[in-house]
Amino acid sequence: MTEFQKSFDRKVWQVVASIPSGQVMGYGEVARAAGFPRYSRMVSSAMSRSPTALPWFRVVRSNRTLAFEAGSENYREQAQLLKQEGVRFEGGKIIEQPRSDELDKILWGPPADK
DNA sequence: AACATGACGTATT
DNA sequence: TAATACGCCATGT
Repeated sequence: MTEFQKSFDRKVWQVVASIPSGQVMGYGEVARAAGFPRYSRMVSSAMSRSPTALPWFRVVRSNRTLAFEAGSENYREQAQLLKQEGVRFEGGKIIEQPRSDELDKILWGPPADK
């Protein structure tokens, strides 16, 4: 483990842990919220190292599909966990649902304007 | 140093 | 809408 990974993972996990139940974030969104824009691929690495207690299943692709191979064991587990908290699917894609204000804050931070 | 890899994202066809 | 091409960037070899 490099020092970079340790600090990066820490920030990323912190963001993921704050995603409200029933809501999802994209890898790129998590990266940006953690202060590392363009690090979507690094987020996936951090997820593979994430502690099981983390709601890792709330992180999905930007196109609202799951990142695992369709039909794989991991895919089914993630889909089940999400459905379990009310996330709806249609043809392998998560049905768009309104983002909570809470999630918006995670993404953009407290409103700096106005 | 060079190349492959990955739970990705965006632009272009 | 779907498939491809590129861009991205730390890591492992």
